[in-house]
Amino acid sequence: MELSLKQKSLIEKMGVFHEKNGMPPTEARIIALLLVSDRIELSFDEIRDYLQISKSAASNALNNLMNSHKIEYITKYGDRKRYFRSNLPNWKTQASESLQKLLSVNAIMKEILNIRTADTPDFNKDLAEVIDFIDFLQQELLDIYQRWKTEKAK
Amino acid sequence: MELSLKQKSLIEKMGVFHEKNGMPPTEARIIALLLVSDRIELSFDEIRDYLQISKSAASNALNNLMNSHKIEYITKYGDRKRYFRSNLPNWKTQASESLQKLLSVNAIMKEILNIRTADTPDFNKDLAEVIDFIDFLQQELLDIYQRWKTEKAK
DNA sequence: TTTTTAGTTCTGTATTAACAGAACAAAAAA
DNA sequence: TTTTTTGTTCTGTTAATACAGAACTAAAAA
Repeated sequence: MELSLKQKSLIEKMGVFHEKNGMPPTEARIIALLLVSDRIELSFDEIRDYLQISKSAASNALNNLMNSHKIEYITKYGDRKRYFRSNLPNWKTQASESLQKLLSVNAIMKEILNIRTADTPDFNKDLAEVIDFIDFLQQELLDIYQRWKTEKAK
Repeated sequence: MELSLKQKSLIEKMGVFHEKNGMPPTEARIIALLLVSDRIELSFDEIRDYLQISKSAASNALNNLMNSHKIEYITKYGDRKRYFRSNLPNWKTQASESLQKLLSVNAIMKEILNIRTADTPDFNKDLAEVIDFIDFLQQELLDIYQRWKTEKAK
């Protein structure tokens, strides 16, 4: 398979976006490749070929991406290779991991609020507000998902 | 002002959390300090004192934090110093910046979906679903904010 | 006018990250 | 049993980060 110019440019676009948000270049481009490619399951060497990277770079990047659940791999009967693919179809898992992070910060912020001086009522109120909104958001996000599914069913 | 043990440990806790999520150590601890401190507005040198960092480290970290709108500074009449404080009270702005990022990825994903081969209908459907959910979420988040305010008013 | 204040910018350094390339390992194939 | 495949791990290099410390700057104060 050959990548079209359009595909290549979209790999750059999404790759650069993720790089700017702190993802290592190689990982960013693998993520993008697996979204753009006509074949959604690519072997180790195919990925190496497309992105022109070394075995170690591929190995490390792929393992990191699997640890953060952004990709996964499948195997095929009678074929030793791993075929890597985007874990986007499992986006709900990733979303809930992000939410979990948010809740962790919120837990720390609650601890902070608890020991804050009473001399800064306005600030404390703002802090309490953020905390409350995040708690509220957590509740709502579950509902939103349900509402979305209902909406879609129409 | 002296920081209590509890305050120091919460600075570490929140600091480490942010470090692990990719924020530079000094920036992470400044963020935490400005949430924990009894005085919510701290001067350049006070921050240096608390965190035992050099002028250059303080200057760069503070400017980075201001660029990403995580902190801001105020001045006081008849006082040349800047007093830095958390921009948490402005959390709505920061939240909408995060949302904006999400929408940017979504825009790229739409482009990707548009040029994808028709040979992977299941994958394309999953991709379309994520895109649709994010669009839906955007709409809903505005409503959520309103609902939260109403809820609070009770 | 000189000095102090409140930072910024420059220079250098130590640490970390992101790779390439070669050596290595385990399982399957020949 | 030897060879090939499919990666992993180790070693080394380059580049980027995260600082410290010193020099510098603009404005205010003395």
